[in-house]
Amino acid sequence: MPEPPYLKGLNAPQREAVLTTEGPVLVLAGAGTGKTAALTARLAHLVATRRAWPSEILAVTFTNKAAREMRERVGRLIGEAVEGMPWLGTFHSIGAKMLRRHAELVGLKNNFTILDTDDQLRLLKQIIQAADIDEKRWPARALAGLIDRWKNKGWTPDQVDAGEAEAYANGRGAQLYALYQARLRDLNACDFGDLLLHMLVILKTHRDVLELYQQRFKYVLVDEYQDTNQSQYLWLRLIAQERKNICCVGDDDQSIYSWRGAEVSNILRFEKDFPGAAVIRLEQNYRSTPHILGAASGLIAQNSGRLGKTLWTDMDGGEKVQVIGVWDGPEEARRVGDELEAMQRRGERLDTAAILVRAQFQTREFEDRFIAIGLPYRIVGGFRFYERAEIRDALAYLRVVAQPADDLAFERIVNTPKRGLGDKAVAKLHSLARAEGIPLSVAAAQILDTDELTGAARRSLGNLVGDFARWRALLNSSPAFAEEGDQPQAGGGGSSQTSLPHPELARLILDESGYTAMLQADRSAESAGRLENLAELTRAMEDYETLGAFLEHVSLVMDNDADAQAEKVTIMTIHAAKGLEFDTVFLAGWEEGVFPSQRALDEGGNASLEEERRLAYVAITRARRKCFIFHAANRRIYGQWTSSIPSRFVAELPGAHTEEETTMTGGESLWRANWSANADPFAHLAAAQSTRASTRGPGWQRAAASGRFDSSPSRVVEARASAVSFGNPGRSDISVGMRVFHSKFGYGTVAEIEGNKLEIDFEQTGRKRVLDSFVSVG
DNA sequence: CGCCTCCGGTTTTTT
DNA sequence: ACCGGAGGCG
Repeated sequence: MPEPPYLKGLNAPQREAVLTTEGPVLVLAGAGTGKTAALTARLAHLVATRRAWPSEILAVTFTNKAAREMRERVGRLIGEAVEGMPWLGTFHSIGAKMLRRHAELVGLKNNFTILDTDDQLRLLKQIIQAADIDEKRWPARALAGLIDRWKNKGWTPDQVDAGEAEAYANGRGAQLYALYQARLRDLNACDFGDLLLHMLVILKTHRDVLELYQQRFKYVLVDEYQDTNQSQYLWLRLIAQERKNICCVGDDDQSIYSWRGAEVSNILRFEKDFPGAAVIRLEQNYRSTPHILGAASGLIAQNSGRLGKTLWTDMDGGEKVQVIGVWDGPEEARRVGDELEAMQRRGERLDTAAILVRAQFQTREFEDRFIAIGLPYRIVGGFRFYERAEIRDALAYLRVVAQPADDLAFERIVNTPKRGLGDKAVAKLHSLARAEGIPLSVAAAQILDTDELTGAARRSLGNLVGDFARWRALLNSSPAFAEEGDQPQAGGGGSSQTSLPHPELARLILDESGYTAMLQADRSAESAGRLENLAELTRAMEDYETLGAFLEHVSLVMDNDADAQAEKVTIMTIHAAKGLEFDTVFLAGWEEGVFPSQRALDEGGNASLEEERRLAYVAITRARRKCFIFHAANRRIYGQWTSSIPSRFVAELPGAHTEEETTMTGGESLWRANWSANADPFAHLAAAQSTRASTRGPGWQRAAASGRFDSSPSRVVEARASAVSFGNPGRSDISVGMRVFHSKFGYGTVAEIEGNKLEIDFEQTGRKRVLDSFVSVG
């Protein structure tokens, strides 16, 4: 019997992952071990052997990118015959799709709006103000963060425990959460967390719905299982409970989203939840050279509590990981630029390389340099297309048209462009809306029947109300929109005989509202780009059957890989690079305080340090052929020049796989000596100190043995000072016990000095940490 | 209503 | 350093 094509090229454990179709399966897939190949083959196998129709398989991923890739690859394996898979998608898009069918069970209509973080924040601000809470003291952001956390845990407002609620406004957190949910219901809206939480509640409380999905999904597949949060976990468990044909794929070593609610424990307890689960390990790495793999493995071995995998490769050769110490940030960018130019001269394409950073601010330095030398680059992340103000404004118009109850959208554009409807007018609308229990856009129409508004404001609002009525009529002439929400929208079927296609409607709205004219009148540098963005937006709408489908796409699929094809070097955060691979990878800013980040060091203790280490592991394992690691002695952070020592992760790389270079005589080695000698606040945590010594690179050993670091005396002094202080040297005229004055906190006594940071016991306000530049002696 | 100034915050990011 | 928001003033 000939082997089916989808098994071709798969190794033994990969085949096992494909062929073990029945019962629970946990696939532990290390970086670069052909996880996606196995997953897509598994899907193909299920369909090809008629175990399930594509529509009977639930396959969830975290990102749209992953979903898209899987869809494409499955398509290639099982051919055109299968019209995609309707239930392959991100947790959120699948949650939304289900929720549209059962919205009424949680008090929503099936055309509910999905709010983004911006809307969410504005709504929370209103609620906080209404509750008479000091927004300065209790920022809306904090509440948004908490609510998100609670939703991630699967808690409805009444399930928030008292201790947690205490975290905001003296215990009013849960109450505000409840108010927020009530308000969302009025607005017929959901936030991202709700897409999962509402469905979870429905599945828990409506047996019939639960059984419907338990029956429908013969097989369940979950990608990046280590990133699931509690609410996703509970949701999956409910659905898979009956048939137990659930296959979860993940890698505990690549869990880097705990700050977002992901719980590695989900992967660790899989075998408990599904007794008798088959556990399959994918350990053969097809991506990287032995040196890269060795460096990454040695690093991650320092973490505790791993499930444990041993990656191996049958490749050989390759270069060691290059660890390069430079003087400062600009030099780092220069060096990377030089390497990239050398690559170009060798005929290598720029898009085979990437620069990975810990935090967004690090991209600036590279951008500056690459602009200067004319090197094409692309920054991933940062501002996304759909987050731009003009795009959000345009979308707000469309939302108000599609959804009269969308108050947030209405508020956003009621006075954009300026039409004389300021805070006062909006306040009147609000009070009428509240009194009557109607949406703002309805209140706007009704207020015209009263004499609340006069003159210009009244005329202007009248025009706006008339415009919206007209636009809505144009939209409703499209039969396709009326049924929106009840249709699986993956397929492209459905004929919509619209008299006015929605992209046209959008253009018309932008023109008639005066929005286009406003941008045209704007002579600033950005306005031309904004108009282009709007053109791009309306063009993108053409790919969608209905306005509703488009708006859903916008809320859930926020990424736009506009020029991913161009031959440019990519600059991005390590988080954004997860799941990607490049021939050459430059890892920048491996310094204490940058990577691991200061925040991780200050808060979260060992757990967060280990997450940073996993992040470092993810970073290194993105590289196929060559990996460079940079650390700079000085860097400007938030406008302050800061000296720093190399990241502890540099020291943890096994010397056998690294090659060190420093542009500063003796400097790098010296810092390392200092680091281990007296600057390691975590020394007590590294139980196996002896292994540390053996993993220390040759640079340190050389330096220690030969004592040749006095070749550059002045720099040695500077380096020593910074290694101890972790920052600016600080000023010399202040010492502990001195009485000082601070313009904001008044008089106090210096209790501690750490570089340029002082701990001061203030007479009025108690102990505070301040920068020395803000105090005067006296 | 709009401009200007001051102040605070500032990891990572999806959806 | 820089951006965004809030509050004050013209």
